[in-house]
Amino acid sequence: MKIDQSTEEKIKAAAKKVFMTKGFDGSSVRDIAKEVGSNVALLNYYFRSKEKLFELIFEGAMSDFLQSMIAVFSSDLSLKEKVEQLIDKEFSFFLEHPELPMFILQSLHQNKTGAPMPSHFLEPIANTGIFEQFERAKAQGEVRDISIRNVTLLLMSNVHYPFMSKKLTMQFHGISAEAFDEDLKKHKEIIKELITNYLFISNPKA
Amino acid sequence: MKIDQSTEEKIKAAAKKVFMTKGFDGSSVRDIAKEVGSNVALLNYYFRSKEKLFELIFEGAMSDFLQSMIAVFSSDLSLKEKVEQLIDKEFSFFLEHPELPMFILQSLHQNKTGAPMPSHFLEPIANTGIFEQFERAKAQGEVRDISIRNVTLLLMSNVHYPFMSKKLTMQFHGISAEAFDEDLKKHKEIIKELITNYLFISNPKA
DNA sequence: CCAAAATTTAAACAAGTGTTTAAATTATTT
DNA sequence: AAATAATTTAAACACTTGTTTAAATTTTGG
Repeated sequence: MKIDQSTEEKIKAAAKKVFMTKGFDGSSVRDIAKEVGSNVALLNYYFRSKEKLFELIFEGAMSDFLQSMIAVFSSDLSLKEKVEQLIDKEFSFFLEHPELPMFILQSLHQNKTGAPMPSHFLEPIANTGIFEQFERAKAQGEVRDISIRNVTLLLMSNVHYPFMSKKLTMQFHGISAEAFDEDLKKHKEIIKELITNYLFISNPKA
Repeated sequence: MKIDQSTEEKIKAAAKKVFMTKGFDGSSVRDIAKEVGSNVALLNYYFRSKEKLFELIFEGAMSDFLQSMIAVFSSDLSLKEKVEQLIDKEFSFFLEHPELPMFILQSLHQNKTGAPMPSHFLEPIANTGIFEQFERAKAQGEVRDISIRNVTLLLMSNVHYPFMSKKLTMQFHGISAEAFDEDLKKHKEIIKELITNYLFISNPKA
């Protein structure tokens, strides 16, 4: 008969919470079961193993991680507007999911993820036509001669890292979480100006 | 009598290797013992516990992590030259220790480290006078009105993140490790220009 | 309502965890 | 060389790990 969806979802939610904060190695199935308010056998009843459950959580996280890009890229804004919007959107997204960048990078770093990133993650991004839009803008001299890969690295560095470095930065400067969050806001504005100024060649006629 | 230093050092080297790649939770004392070519009791003979051993490795890593800054900051270069040198030095340092940023941030993130960063790490940096040099340059209008904390975040983002994101970036663009390393080099040049252009107000008279 | 199926539970499993013990070995000192 | 101290080892400790079993409970369909 029909499996009670709510239990499955409760386990996924608990697993997400535990895996996200403690990582794969730092999490035990009993941690997760306790979070659900149930016992360990139930996890293996719905999902076959800790690994399978993790893969599921990881895929969901990766999906969220990339999702916020797609909405921006598929709009019909100018490239400059897209870059600005991307930074804004990513910041508000990561403000709500601050542990995501660390979880993703850490899991990839330690090969806790099964296959390499499946194409169904990447194709939607390519399908927005953002890469073509970028090359066009470059050909027309609106954009500096820089590879899309370096633009990506530049954007990701400045958008992901701040959320990963909260503890380090707080300790480094001896500041509170609130002060750090203020710095975050400022950082967003800085990189918006910084990156657009660098990328986009200002038209003297305008 | 005198403890054989070489054994202690061998254990530390093995522990560093294992902890760095697998993290605290992902490493077992038997992993480390096997790497040494010995057994687990020896680890607790020299270091009292897995935790104590980890703290030692972590402190060493943090020290290395911050060390490269100090040399640059205590030179008597101009601020702009220091920023450029810092980026160069950090990049060549992390090219040799690419797992360091992830190890540090990950360990802090999951509170695998005992106390907050001890002042003996931070004071040497403050003692270089870099903060005063920065405030002076700002007062004299050489430098844009931006907090030192935001400058730090900007620099760290662009210097640390690339080394943490290797797997993600390779999968994201479907490129090889060699291609990524090329992107790294380019990134370094980009952020040197990007950051100095942004920070330092060009003098029209010069 | 009642049998069949789905869900949940408690208990056990073998393997792995960090740590400790005590014996064995090696090095040092007298 | 004998006695003492330092180092290394193998084995055991108690506990946690992920997974499985089988029984109990709840839900579902006829």
